Amino acid sequence: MTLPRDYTGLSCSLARSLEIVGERWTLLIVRDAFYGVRRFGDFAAHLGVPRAVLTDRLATLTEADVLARVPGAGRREVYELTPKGVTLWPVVRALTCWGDEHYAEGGPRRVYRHAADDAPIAADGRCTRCELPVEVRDILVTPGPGLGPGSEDDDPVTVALSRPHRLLHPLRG
Amino acid sequence: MTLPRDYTGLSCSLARSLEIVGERWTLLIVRDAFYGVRRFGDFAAHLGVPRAVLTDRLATLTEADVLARVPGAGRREVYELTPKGVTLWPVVRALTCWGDEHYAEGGPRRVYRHAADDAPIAADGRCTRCELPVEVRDILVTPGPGLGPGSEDDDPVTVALSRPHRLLHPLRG
DNA sequence: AGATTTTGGTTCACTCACCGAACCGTCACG
DNA sequence: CGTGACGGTTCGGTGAGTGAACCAAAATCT
Repeated sequence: MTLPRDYTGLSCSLARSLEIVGERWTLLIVRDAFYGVRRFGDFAAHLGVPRAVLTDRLATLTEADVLARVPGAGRREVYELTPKGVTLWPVVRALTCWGDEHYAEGGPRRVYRHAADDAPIAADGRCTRCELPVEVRDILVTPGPGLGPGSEDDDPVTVALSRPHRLLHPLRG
Repeated sequence: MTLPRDYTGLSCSLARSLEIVGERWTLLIVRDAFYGVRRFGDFAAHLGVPRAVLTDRLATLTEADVLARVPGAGRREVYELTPKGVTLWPVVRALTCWGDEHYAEGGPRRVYRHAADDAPIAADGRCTRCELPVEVRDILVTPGPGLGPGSEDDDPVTVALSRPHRLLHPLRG
């Protein structure tokens, strides 16, 4: 995507952001990384993204210092969010909230809670009970009312996310 | 963009949002709408987007009830954000902030201020002085330190935005 | 250790979206 | 009544996304 490589506002921050996370599939990949997905196959299975595209996106994100390839358990390399990548959470959060607000018929599919007191987190990122902004690592993803019953042939990621799970914590070794 | 029309998580809110605002150019168009751009030619000139693509995006956004075609001054039709479209502000804001944070060398190009007290607005959308969340209509776009000097051949939109301007307020009749 | 399966990609042909330039009818204005 | 601005549409060329097949290295099993 050569989007704004020649865009007039070279210094336009929105365009700069979109150069990196504005391509097809990219933000879904980043969201999965927040959910704890770290392996190539898990991204592919959970998102249904063509493997060639996934290869390209992971390379772009790694290049941009949003993800990093690090040795995982069993000496296999895995992809992990960098500190810079973690600062993308408000973006993922804002888009998800907008979708929930306007397109979630039976309520949101996932509800985010403050791990410390289990209270849901508001759209602005503050805990509804203690009213403090919640750190990304202290956010719990929990199944919401809009999440249907899991079926037998769900991929491992979907299965793992049917139970509460802490953001950024690896879904599997 | 057929992104997640067949996406497994039909009810995934992030994917639903990206179906609408995830296409190339779309969010830049929406941002310009917040800035008060309302005419076809102004979007085209300011963004440099191919006119055929612009036609397609405006139709998609209108279809999705993010923009609306309304009669403007001089009985010419113009595009305006709907209430649903206005709720996209946190998305635009989050992406812009991320870009500012990581790619704005000389500081942000635009600074958002609370019209009531002229104090800058923090990343979470609250005024740094009164600490209250600021309504979109009460946000002032002002030139920031990263904004270079305007040149003669700037398009009307760029020129108009070189002075403080209230969000959603039409840039021209 | 050797065989087998899983994993993390690559390759390839195909289609479709994007690009940029030219073109065109309508509306506003002198 | 002519002229230019405006809001699109049309069209050929190109690059990106798609899905299936293929492949080598790593992990697992016997």
